[in-house]
Amino acid sequence: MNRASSSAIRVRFAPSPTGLLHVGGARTALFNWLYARRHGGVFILRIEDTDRSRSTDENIGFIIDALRWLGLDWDEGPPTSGYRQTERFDLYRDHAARLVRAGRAYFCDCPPELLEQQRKAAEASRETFRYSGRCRDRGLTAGALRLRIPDEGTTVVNDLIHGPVAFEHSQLDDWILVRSDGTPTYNFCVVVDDVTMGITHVIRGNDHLSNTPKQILCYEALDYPVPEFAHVSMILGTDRSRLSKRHGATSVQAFRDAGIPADAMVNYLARLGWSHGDQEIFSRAQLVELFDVKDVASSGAIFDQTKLLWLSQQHMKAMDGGRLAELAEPFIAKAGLTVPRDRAWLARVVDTLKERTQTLVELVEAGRFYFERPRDYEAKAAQKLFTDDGAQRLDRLIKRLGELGAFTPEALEALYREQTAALGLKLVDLAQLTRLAVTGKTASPPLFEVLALLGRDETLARLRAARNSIGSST
RNA sequence: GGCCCCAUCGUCUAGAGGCCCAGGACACGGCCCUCUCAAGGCUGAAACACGGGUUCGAAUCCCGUUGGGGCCA
Repeated sequence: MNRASSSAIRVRFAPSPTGLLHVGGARTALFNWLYARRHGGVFILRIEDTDRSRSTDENIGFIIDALRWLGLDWDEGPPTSGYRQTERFDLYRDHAARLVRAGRAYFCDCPPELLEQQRKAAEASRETFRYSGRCRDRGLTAGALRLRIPDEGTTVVNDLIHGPVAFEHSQLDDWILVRSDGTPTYNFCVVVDDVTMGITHVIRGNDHLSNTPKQILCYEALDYPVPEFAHVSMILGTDRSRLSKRHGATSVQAFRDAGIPADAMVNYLARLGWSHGDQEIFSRAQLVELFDVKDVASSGAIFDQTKLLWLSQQHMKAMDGGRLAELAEPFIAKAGLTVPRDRAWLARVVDTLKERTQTLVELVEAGRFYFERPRDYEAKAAQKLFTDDGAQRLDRLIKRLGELGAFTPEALEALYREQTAALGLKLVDLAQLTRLAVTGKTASPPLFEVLALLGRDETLARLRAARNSIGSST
């Protein structure tokens, strides 16, 4: 093995497909992906589907969809076979046999009741429950398979984020590798999978830190090199408990459907725990360039939707109109509106909306009037603006706008300022009247840009409709 | 219960002994800009969990306490 290949970094994301992809999982996946991309390594997707009852193909599909949407592409993994635990039982069996042959594992037939009794006794005497070792030297050939753990000594996890973490062997017990029914346990599968896939860096949730010494001992019993470990803190809910469904939207899909751009989601997830000085906004390329697990914080972080929304807006604001229009299209359709054929026009439309909305869903809603005429007018404003005076002003505007040369924002503004002066009004008076007539609302993107984008015919049609809704007074 | 992890503004964080009577960002208040709403600019309030050490000097190192989280079932 040459130097280059022996130093090639291989990382993996190994979700259990029990539902939609959780943001915590997504962040773990992101950190692995970033680490691989940063160092020119390999990112592997592995499906931990040993829990057959909950691991459905549909759930695997959800995970894959979410990772694709986030743009976290994997170099190895599904649909190629061999990356699902259910396809790897032979490997687990072989490794178990190896451990038995080497005398590093032994069978145990202690009945559950006995174990339970011992556990209670340990708890009562305020001690760590540790398997008694009753079957260690009985030479059994069937039952649950346990790993023989040294009675004395310490195993140190040299965590890339936490530093060295020591575990006394006296606190560890001869854990079960394979249950008496022949199914391998989670911790055993992980070890076998990681060694056989040549994983060099295990970047995973903090909840696995306690299992790590057991796993290290298993690597050693198998005579395999131990990978590097980095345990990322958990994402917490507002009550500081582990983020779960009861805290509201937690799946990646939920945020995608809410109209958060993928790049914003990635930026937020990366910044949750990881930082680079005072910088808040990162492009994907910058993250790849700057990310390092060593800079990941060791404390837990609360998921803050408000900040995610802000980042979402920042990303939309910085996006090119054409690109944003592409992202907005499915949301336009989902809102029951027709996606305009003129892409260039749509790009200009979203440009007027992007700095006043936080999600693509909001963007479409705020820009609804671009795609369809207002169905009604904000009642309070209509009462104030759609008066006899208002009707006269609308008549005047309709006439002037019909005579206007170029229907551009500049020309429109000039005309409005001129009319404002002629009538002894303020610009806001005519602007709000027109805005209400054209959009049905009192808030919208800059009026003259709106009118120019709508065009003369549409603008006049809407002004006339508003004028007619007031009734005749002149 | 045992073991392990964690602890800076409400939140995300900067801070790797003097640059910190603690910086940035979100959120919140005020002002400015302004055709509305935003965006933006300026600005205000807001934190080193507590107690002991070590040191000339600690947010930063050590010990303990408290609080939170996780793993083991």
